[in-house]
Amino acid sequence: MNLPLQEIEARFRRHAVRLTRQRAAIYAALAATTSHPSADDLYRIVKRRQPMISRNTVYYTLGVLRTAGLVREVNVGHDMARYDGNVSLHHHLICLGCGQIMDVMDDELNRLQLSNGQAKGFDVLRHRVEFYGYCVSCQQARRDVSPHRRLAPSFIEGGEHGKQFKGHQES
Amino acid sequence: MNLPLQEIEARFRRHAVRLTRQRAAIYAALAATTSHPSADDLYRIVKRRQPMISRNTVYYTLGVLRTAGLVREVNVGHDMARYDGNVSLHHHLICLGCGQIMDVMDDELNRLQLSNGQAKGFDVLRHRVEFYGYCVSCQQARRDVSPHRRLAPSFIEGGEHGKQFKGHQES
DNA sequence: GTCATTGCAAAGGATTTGCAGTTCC
DNA sequence: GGAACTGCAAATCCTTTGCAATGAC
Repeated sequence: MNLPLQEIEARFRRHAVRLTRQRAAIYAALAATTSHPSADDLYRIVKRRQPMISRNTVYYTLGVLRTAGLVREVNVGHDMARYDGNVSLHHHLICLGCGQIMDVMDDELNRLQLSNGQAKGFDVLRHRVEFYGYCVSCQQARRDVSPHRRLAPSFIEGGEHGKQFKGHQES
Repeated sequence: MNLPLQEIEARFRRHAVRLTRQRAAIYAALAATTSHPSADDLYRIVKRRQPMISRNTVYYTLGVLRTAGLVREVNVGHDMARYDGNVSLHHHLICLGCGQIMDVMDDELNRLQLSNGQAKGFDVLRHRVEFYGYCVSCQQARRDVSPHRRLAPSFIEGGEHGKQFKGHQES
């Protein structure tokens, strides 16, 4: 999964992004995972190899990469932004318990369209589909904790007051 | 569009939400609009009639209403949360220029499903579909400003560094 | 050499928390 | 009467900004 530096270099050049050690590391870290890390996750990952790097650089770089089209932002709730090195057209499946985000590749979803009547004159450029539910281990955890409550909380529409998975707590 | 207090009272009772003047006002304001206001928008709206109300009460109340299932949170980017008094199943169409959010009612979208293979063992509870594009007046504004650049920026995936429509600026 | 990028520190904005006083059921 | 709610202020968290030093092309 580790992207060779050459490839990173090539992509940066292709997208007119200036190459620095920090940028390469940030992009490599993102490309090496499918876990959709937050800016701060990336900061911590890169910091292991480059202790001098600042958070600011990570944020700034993510902005640059996003603008260049090398990186996508994924949003879960209005929580902190999470990033995706996979810029091909795809959708997401999100765990309401632990916040993990899985990729969903599906041509049918990619082809969804709004009828003219629904589009209200908008020039629609793209869409995204997100599925929400509980992953296998969070299903288990919920059974263990509350065998009878089936609240189906949500950080999207409904749910408990607080934010979800600031860590891994569940409602 | 103005919900009679009686109806608010009935809904609160049905959802076991304690009734106060502030809550009724917040919920009424949300029910009276399709503009998906932010917590702060609601604070300002309610403040006109109840100058003593605090922001905290608005946030707290929105949490209570959301938990009770009387209100939904809508998220655009990872910007501030926006709220929707329409809790029936529906989707959204969002303007990348000005941030307005339109409701999309569409049974076909409501019925979307993930195949078992794609669901990865998740217990999928719901999904949402969001369409992104430019509304009529933002299309016009873009033509006026930059007749040749067709950047198609995005606060979702790609786009300029800054946030969008903190006001109405465009990239 | 020049302009973009980096790192630091400080600011900013949205949301939450602590707590004392008040209100609803 | 007691738990839940309200308002105020302060705190927290994520992100951005200002600025001087550094580094890429």
